[in-house]
Amino acid sequence: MSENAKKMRKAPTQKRSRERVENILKVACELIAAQGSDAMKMGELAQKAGVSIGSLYQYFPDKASVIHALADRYNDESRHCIEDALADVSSKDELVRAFDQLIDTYYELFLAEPVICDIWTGTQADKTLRDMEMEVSRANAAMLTKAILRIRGNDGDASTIAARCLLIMYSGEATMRLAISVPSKEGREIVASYKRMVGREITDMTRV
Amino acid sequence: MSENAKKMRKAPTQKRSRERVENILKVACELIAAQGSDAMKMGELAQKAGVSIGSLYQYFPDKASVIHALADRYNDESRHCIEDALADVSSKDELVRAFDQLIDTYYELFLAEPVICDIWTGTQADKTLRDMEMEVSRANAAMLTKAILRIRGNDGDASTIAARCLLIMYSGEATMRLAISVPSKEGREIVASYKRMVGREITDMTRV
DNA sequence: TGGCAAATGTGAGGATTACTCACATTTTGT
DNA sequence: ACAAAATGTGAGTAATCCTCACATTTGCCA
Repeated sequence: MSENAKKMRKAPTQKRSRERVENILKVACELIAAQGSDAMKMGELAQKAGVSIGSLYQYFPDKASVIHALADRYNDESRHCIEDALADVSSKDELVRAFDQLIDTYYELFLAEPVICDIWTGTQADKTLRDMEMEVSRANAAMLTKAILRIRGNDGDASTIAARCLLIMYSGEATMRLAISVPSKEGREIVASYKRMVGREITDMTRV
Repeated sequence: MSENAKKMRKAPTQKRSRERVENILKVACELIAAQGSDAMKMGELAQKAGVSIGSLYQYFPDKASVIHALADRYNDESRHCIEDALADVSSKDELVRAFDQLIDTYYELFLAEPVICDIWTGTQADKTLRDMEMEVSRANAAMLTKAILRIRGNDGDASTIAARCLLIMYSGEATMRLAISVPSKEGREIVASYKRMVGREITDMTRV
């Protein structure tokens, strides 16, 4: 997951350079939080991180890869979050409750982290990032599919359930984007509405 | 809707210039369909449209405005589509059926028009376009809200229903994006799943 | 019809910014 | 201590959006 080959131009072997990479990402985070990833200039990032532009490009082949690296971290984080939440649910009610909890956590996370918002809201939307969002949705959907099939005792059309779970996860991302970009009162209504809709869908899918 | 002040640098008064604008948009459409809006270069657009770069910028203040103008057309089209579909539904069943029909139409439209896909999939995603998508979702949600309140005899919490309708519309856009970027078999499952979820939500909202 | 002002057209060039590369410096292994 | 490998540097390149000073065309009126 981390230290992805395409993401890094050269794997830094020395300690100092690894610290530099960390620092670059930290500063990138601050810059994106302050002004959005589109407004983040590579020159500025290098300067604020106390690194020459050449060094920056030694670690990151292009601007997208910096954002990609940040997104990767949040993805890993959220994946583990979901994994933990769905790992050992064994009934419909447990699953619905776990999912509700998950949505709340996600919502808080998005509200608290302007960087995630910016990245996923797409200020700097390139194909790489969209593919990434799709991957994340698929991975999350796979976990949900597994949980549902487990509850159903592995009975049912797996591909149909997978498609329905993919929609749940992908539209979940959209719901978060929507909820954080409207007044918080409306945002909470939207999140609640999403939870109801998904709750019914899960109920429907777990019924044999 | 058209001839928006921010969109056009100068309102073309002469016939020739209006034809030129039409032609520019036609060529822009072709270029975006062929290679994506990100890869569409303003110089290329000018040349292929048989227009100097200066003229191009006389009509469109920047590149985003060209894409904006195209998006505007499709938005108007889809708005009318929804308006017509929801105009005189007067029962829950009628509404659900009308909505189902609408989704199918939308899905076909997206499948048939690579330009819409590209624009809404966000190859060239800028804030303007996102704001626009939000506006469209809000407008569509308002129509759905109106239909539901009509069916309920104007009884119920309008703001809650509005939020739920907004989620339906906004996640509908996401569903379309998802459905067109996966194999068509899976895409149809996803569309069907969305219809079921929305159907249940509408049923729930129309119940007094 | 001739002539002038307003509208429209033009493309070389300015400005920004992601990214490269030839060379300098630091670290590592022996 | 020395060479080789790793890492650092920033002036310069390339791509592309957009401007502006000037040229051409159109509409209008005597």
